[in-house]
Amino acid sequence: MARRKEYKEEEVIEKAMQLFWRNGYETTSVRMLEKEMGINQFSVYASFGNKQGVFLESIKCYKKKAQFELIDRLDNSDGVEGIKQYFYNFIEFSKDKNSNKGCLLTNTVNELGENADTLIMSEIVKFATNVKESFINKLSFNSQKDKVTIDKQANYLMVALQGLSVASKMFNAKQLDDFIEVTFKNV
Amino acid sequence: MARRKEYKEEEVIEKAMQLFWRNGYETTSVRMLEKEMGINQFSVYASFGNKQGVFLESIKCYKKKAQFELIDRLDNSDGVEGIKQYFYNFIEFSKDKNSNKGCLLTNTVNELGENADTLIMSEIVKFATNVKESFINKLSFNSQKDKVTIDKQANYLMVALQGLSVASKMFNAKQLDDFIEVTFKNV
DNA sequence: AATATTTCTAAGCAATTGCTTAGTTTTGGT
DNA sequence: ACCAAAACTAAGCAATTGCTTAGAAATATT
Repeated sequence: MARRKEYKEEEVIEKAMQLFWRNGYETTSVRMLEKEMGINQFSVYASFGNKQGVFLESIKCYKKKAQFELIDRLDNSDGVEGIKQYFYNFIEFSKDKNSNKGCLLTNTVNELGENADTLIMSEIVKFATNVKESFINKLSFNSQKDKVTIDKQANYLMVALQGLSVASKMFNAKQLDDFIEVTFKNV
Repeated sequence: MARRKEYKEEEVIEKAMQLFWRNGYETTSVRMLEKEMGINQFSVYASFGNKQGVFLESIKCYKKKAQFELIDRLDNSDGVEGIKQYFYNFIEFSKDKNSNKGCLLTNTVNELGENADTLIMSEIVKFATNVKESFINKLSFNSQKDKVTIDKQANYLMVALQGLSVASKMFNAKQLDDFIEVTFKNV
């Protein structure tokens, strides 16, 4: 007995996510969001509560996308070489027209730091744990490394991945290749 | 035949820099700046033109500080071990009360990306070049590595340093230690 | 066809943004 | 002591921020 929504949450949030990914949280205004999402501000607030709500759903959307395009492929690969390929895949994944957007989650931590909403931070931490577990999995594959070494190397790769995310915004392809190549000499 | 300024540009810009370092560019408002710098908005604009101007001088101030506390020490050290110490020094350098602020220059690139002012970007690039040259210098110290290998390793260390900057905001001391230790295994 | 319920449009809200300006106070040279 | 030049205070500017609301349009049930 009511009017039907003219949009699907899933579809408009994907566009919001892309905008946040390109511009960061603060720089993205609600006016920009309604334009990009193609719906009125009223609908934005009706569906997601507030700007933070839109961002939280955007984070979830990003995680799904990364899970599908990066983590699943990693889990289906073999050994350390699979992790290396993950690094290369990430660069492609985060490519924009001319530049690189980095990782949305890394960008968020870097921008908001400890001011970030707890719900949002918890989503980010969960994903990071997820990635590290996959790394540990691959590092253990056909290897007699002890647990301590594997954890150490997993920590190493996690930080290296953050480095790739930031550096991809300002460094050229050769420099990033150099980085990845030398990075995997150490594991 | 005129009134004297009641502040020194150098002193108030140091405080502005600290504020930008803690909060980033967008989040730092001119009202926050005048409060922290202890001078009226009029004086802010009279001395530095606009917000970007304050930021540009803050960047220069940061570079001086980093030059003195990090680069000079690196240049006076020996070989690769000196670079490793640079990484550890950076963590101390960027420490706040509870958390880490990362590197102001890295934070800026990450926040503003390609939207950053050209003057500001040029200051950042100059500093990065500076750091890389010091790395190359240390990598060449008592070493028969060829030029290509040295450049490759310098690129590697530059990206690794970005990683440390971002990761220091969210990872614990053990994880950062693991990172630094493994990073320097093969250089 | 009438009704109740939801979604839409679009105008409007107070608060904050970067920046300016009017007017007062301080100063050194005459 | 007076005056011109610079630096101060504090109020005010238009534009933008996140968010709300009044009212019109659309729909499934009766």
